[in-house]
Amino acid sequence: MNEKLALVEELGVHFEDADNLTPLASRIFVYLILNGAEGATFEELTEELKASKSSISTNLQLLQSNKRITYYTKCGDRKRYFKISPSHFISRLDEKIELWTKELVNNQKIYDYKKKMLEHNNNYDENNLNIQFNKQYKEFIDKMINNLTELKQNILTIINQKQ
Amino acid sequence: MNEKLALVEELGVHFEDADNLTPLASRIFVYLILNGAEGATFEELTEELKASKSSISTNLQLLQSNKRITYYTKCGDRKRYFKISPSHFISRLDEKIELWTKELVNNQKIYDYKKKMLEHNNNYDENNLNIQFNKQYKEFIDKMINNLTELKQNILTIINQKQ
DNA sequence: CTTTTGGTTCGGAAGTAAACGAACTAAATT
DNA sequence: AATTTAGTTCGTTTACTTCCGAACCAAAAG
Repeated sequence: MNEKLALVEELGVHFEDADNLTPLASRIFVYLILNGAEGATFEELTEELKASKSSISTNLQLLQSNKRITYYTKCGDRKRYFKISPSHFISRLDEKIELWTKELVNNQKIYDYKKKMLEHNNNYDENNLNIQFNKQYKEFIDKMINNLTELKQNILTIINQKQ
Repeated sequence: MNEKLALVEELGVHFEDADNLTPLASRIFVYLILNGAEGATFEELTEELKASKSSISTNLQLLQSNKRITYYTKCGDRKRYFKISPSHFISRLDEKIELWTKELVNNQKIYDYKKKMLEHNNNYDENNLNIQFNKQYKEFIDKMINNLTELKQNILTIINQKQ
């Protein structure tokens, strides 16, 4: 049982960084990943993660607005059972796609600006090192976005098969 | 000339987020990207970005330790001319490769933990939805890391060709 | 209709990060 | 030798984030 909490701390640090979650949100997220389909109650989270009700509440809402978690209820039981959302992967992927799309747009803006400046100084050259970089990089970003989109499709297919 | 500062603000926000730079480091970075091979002096940065000498100094050091920028000097001129490092792309890619590698390792840890728990409850099933996800995701991460590595090689080739 | 349960909300405290100012250094200039 | 230039260092201030406690609410139970 303590192996779980050790993993929560260890993986928690990673998701804080990779997904920009608050420390507590990240720990809740990992805890719920490890807990599986059963999920965990509000109470369990306050006890296991040793955090206040208010912090747990705030961070559960944050994770819900992120589409990373949901909850279900049991008949005749007032508690909510929070668990990882089946589509949490999709949400993470969407966020990454969005980030790479921004990168693409910004790369273009940089390219446009530099081209304009070079032309202005009659220095524009199609074989310029910078311009070659830019083209390579654009291709690469496209590839990354395609991979992300493809994975998203694969996962959506798996989800639909099973439902 | 004000188009440049507008771009610095706009793109600055993106790199803050995408590369985890401080606001000022991000703005310096974008400013130097737009300034091209000529670079910019310490003084120019304090004036254009309206920041104190100490903040500029600290953030220039940060960007240098990141391998994102370097400087050159002109004969008979005491100033340093800071500019984007030719390998700044490589450094960014290395950081991203590292992040995905962590993701791979952590994905494996989650898989191991869940498998152990399922086996413990005699619930392990090779066709389990979770396990299928995990395999898909591993393949995907491998692909992302390969793309990143491939791009890195392409860029290294371009750099070497030109030198 | 009072109490308990399962949360939410809000104001503030504590901790962290970013930027600053002032004092400093080392080299170059006068 | 004294001053200016080009930066660095360090202690402080400011801003922002995270978390908490206490008061609160709505539904269920006694």
